Amino acid sequence: METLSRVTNIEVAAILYEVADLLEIKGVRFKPQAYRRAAQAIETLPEDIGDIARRGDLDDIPGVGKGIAGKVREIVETGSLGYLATLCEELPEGVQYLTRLPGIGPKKAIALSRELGVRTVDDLEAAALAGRIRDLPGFAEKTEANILASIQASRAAQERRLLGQILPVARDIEKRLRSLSSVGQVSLAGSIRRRKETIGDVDILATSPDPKEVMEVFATLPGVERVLARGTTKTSVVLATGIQVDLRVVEDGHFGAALQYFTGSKEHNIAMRKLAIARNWRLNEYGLTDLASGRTIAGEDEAGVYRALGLAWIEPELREDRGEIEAARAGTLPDLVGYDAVRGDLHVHTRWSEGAHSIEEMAEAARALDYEYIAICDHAESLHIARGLSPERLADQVREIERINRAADGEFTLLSGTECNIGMDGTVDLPDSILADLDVVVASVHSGFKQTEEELTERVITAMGNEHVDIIGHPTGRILLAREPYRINLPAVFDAAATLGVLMEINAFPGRLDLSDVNARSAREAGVRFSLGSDAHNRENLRFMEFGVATARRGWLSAGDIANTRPLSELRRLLRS
DNA sequence: GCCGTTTTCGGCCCGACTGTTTTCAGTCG
Repeated sequence: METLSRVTNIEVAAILYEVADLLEIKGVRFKPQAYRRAAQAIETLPEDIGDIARRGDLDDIPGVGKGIAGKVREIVETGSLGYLATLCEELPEGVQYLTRLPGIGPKKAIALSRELGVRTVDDLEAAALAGRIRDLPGFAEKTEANILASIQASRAAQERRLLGQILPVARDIEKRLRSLSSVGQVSLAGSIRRRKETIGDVDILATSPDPKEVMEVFATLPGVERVLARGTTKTSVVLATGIQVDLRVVEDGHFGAALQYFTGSKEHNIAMRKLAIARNWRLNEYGLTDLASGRTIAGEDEAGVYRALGLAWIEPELREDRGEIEAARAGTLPDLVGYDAVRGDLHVHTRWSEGAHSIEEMAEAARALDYEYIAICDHAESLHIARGLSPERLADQVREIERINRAADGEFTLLSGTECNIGMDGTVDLPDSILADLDVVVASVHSGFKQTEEELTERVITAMGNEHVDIIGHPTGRILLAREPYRINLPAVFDAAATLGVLMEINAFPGRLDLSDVNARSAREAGVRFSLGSDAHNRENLRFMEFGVATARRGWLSAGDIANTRPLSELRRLLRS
């Protein structure tokens, strides 16, 4: 048994990221990128970094060589890193906090700390309000005003927001731009096009023969509160909601290269440019150019850029430099599950427990989405806060579902189900006799998050041992931007799920997306099959399924990996007794 | 500090916008 508290992969990565930031502030070249690359590899690793360190296999991790391996060992053994402390001492105090403000980079931060003794954002605000910044060399009134605005904006805005909150806003702006006669092509770009689970700001790309007019319309859209920068190719605004939106306008002939460039990720683009450099070409937002002849090789459409570099077109959701470029070269990219491939929703609540709508209302909304089936999975009794159903009321609900199915035309089916609670000992809160009569049993952890990793792992595996349990709901319990996942040995859970034929849920609720993209990918590699569930609490929530599909795609999943892309008869074969 | 379809040494992505400059540095994505 572990006696020392274990350092998680995320914590190791956080220390390496901080080293990278400090080295960058110091002006050290190339090392920051090396530390970031290693940090990224470690934070997305399915296996525990401590186990790898004890095995002595750290330098098998891509981006980890001798130097960083030694530092990771130190972090795993002691929980901290002497090198990081040394770096902190070498730099003027507080610079790493100042550089987090937009507009403040290393040079300005060091000057502010050295010359004015500014250590914190509050210090900086006081210095700006006192008019002390404008007298520093390289600074003037405008910079001082911008610093104050930047401090206010950073206090007002949350750092990141949920994909589910931002995507509708972004689509609305996209639609308004599309309606302009002077606009040709329009696309969302950046992390929102890649469907990352959280979004920092919105990137939109458009083509137009008259960029000035487009920028004018964009800068004065309803909801725009502040214009951060305004040029003919790039304009940045902040909406009243605190969301930053960047619009880029390019010529039609550059649209593909620009879309590739602005979609990112940064790491993906760096890898792409390296491929170009190896051929003595240059890749930028205007196209792929032969440096020797100056000839443009590609740029009009995105697929052409990939093709010219010897790659199959890569779906935006995969562009994270997690092996997609190698797979595109080898022709082994996965056939990703489509957004229209889902035939039904396997996690739906109704008014019987904490939902807002009746079973029939949910069924009607599901039919409008062209679903063939949905599983009604209200909570069971022990979840008092969610008005969970007693065995008797659940039996009533099952009869109600049967009645509705009989009255329907057979083209749509309601599946009876439950989202039962996994207790502290791994038992679920409904008797086997009841579970046996249900079509779909989702079992989820809703409490006891503070158990040790061993206890939680054992608890979930015990629940899977119940032959009636079909699906483990939101398997890590995380709430995006709010609650960390509970500590659980996912490789052990995945192995058990693969062996027992239990499906792992990708919960599509925007604040959950659980399993995450990275976890789904390692589960798939362990042989796990998946269930997508919206966890809808009202009929509008059924549309959240889109975000679950996005997460599955980011996790490299195909339709074949997901049970509810199957017709009902095939789905039934994937469910247990 | 890492890494190899030019390689175990010599490279490491690229351009726009702002502000303070008067030819460019700093910052960002």
